[in-house]
Amino acid sequence: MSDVARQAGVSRATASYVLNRTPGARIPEQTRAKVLAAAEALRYVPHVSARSLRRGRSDLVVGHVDGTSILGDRLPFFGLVQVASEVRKAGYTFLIHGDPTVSGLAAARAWLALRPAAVVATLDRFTEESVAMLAGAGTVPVALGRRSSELTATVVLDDGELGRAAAGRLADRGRRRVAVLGSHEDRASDPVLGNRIAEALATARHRGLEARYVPMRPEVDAAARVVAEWRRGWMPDGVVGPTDRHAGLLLGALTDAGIAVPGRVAVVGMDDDPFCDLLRPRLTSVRADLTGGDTPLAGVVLAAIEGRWDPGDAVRRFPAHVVVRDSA
Amino acid sequence: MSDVARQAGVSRATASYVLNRTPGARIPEQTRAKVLAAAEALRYVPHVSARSLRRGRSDLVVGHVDGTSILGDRLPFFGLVQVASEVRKAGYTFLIHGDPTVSGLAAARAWLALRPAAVVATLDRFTEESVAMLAGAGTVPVALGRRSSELTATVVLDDGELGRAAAGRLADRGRRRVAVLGSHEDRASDPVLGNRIAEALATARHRGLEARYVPMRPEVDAAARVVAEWRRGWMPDGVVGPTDRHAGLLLGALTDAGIAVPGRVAVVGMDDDPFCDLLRPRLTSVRADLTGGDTPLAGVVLAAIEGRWDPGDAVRRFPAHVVVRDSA
DNA sequence: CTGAAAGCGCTTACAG
DNA sequence: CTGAAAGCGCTTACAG
Repeated sequence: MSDVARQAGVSRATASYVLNRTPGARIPEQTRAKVLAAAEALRYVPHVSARSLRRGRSDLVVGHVDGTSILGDRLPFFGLVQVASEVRKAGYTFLIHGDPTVSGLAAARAWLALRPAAVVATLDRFTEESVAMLAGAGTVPVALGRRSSELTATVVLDDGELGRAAAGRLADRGRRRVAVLGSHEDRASDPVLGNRIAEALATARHRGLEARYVPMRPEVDAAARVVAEWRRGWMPDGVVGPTDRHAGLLLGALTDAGIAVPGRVAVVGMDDDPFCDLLRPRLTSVRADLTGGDTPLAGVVLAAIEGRWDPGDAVRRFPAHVVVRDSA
Repeated sequence: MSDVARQAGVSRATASYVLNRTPGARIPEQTRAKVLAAAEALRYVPHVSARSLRRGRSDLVVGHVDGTSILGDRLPFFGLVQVASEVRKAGYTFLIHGDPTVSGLAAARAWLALRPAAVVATLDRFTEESVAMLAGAGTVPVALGRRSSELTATVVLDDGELGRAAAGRLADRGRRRVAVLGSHEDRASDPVLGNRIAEALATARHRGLEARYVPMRPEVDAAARVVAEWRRGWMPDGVVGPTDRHAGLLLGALTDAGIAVPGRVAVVGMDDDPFCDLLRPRLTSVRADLTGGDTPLAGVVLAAIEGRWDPGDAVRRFPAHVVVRDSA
């Protein structure tokens, strides 16, 4: 910036005022032009470290997701992409810190070294201590979770609507006995898919269907075991998979067992993964509209970052719609 | 750090020496212990902006991938995850800048504002101008690409081995007429899948098979059109998909047309995507071992970052192996 | 309207 | 071995 000021024949202060469009500083148009020309000619790029060191706050927002959650569970990821774009539009620099090995206090230290204005991470990365440490240093902790938390401002991504839509589809198709799959023995203990499962069960029962929770880890053998079990006893005529992978695995196992889909058993997945079109029969799925809902997700996160957090706004529900294919 | 020094009863310089383990500074054990205790008690976190401002260089490495390339083409992404982990182990702070909208000069400006030690991005994000600008500011540009480039140090991720393994599998199974699919009309123009396709064709021909390139965009209707075309004329008995999606779409279209797989046509995909197990017949695929090869990928990137770039080391080939399922 | 100056939190040559 | 001091690139209250 010194170079720019020198070349423009003004002081560094003036250069700073022009380059930052500082409100209240009235610089003659001619001076402005000279500074801008010099900055352009010298390819001036401001040094964010110096700026934030001086200002005492940075415009950096750090998001934290790891590779697993990117590929495994798509909602937080897509949520984050959307948030990133909005946060950038609001003038922040958004960077992703993807180290999967840190959480809690260690994560807080790593984030704080950058002195960001805010950090957006999944709820499980925060602890009471780490939140206190961040807040003490002036960094706003914003969590993305499946349920609200006392810990810190948490934007709740409630995708239970997916479960409602999936179960509703089966009811519409006249199914009577619905199995809702889930990865854990105990359905309440699934922090990621819990909402989907709970709402699918509730909706099915509300519509007068028999509904059971069926544990099935999303692995090849597990699906075959579930189907074998069903052949010996209770057999559903509709299946809800809390992810397309659950549904797809089960679809394959039903096919292997010679059970007609959707004839004897209808199957619905969730997320509308691109592979749904590759399966035979093609997998019917439900898709969340992340841009929909009352207020866009990104707006809520931005509000939290800027201290305009309104707990009443914490829960984001996304409209879901059924993508009808062959399996239900 | 002033607080730490004060609490420990030493000067800021001494605190800095202890906290940084500055080589050549011999601090009595007792003093060291006092400083460390104070830092711990005060939860001291160094301020990276101040440090890099003073040092004139930062320990920040910025990686740049966008959401599309994360989900679409997995090699660069997994490559980057691996690189990130190694780069962190070497003491750098690795952050991902995921703005899909910038490349060239605009990207260079965005990166440079952070004054990183290096930036690792896909080759298409660099231009001659942007490379010069980065180099001028002391930031090392490192590219990840499918082919070498004069532009800057480029780590070439050559996954042609996948094509060789896939075509080899079909030859081993006694196939004579092989179709190699690809997204573009002109196979040479595919910057992402080009290596896979070229090597599959070359290997098939080398083994005495008839091999044709068949354009097919990875979309539902396209696969049906390709199969319809085949029924009217030249029909392969083996198909290589440059991604599992290509292969899976075609597999579905063959099934719809009542053509037995692998009886009449064998199908092999690439990447060993988790959905391969969901398809019926299950999709045989080939998988690249990213941790294998002569030197690990991350080592090459690290060398480039630290100016130990050796162009002779530029091309990383990954061993590939066939994951046999039902379709070939 | 513009410039000289202080200071953000560090590191490091230098003097004691 | 330890401390006082300069200075990295900025911003901004203050004086002219």
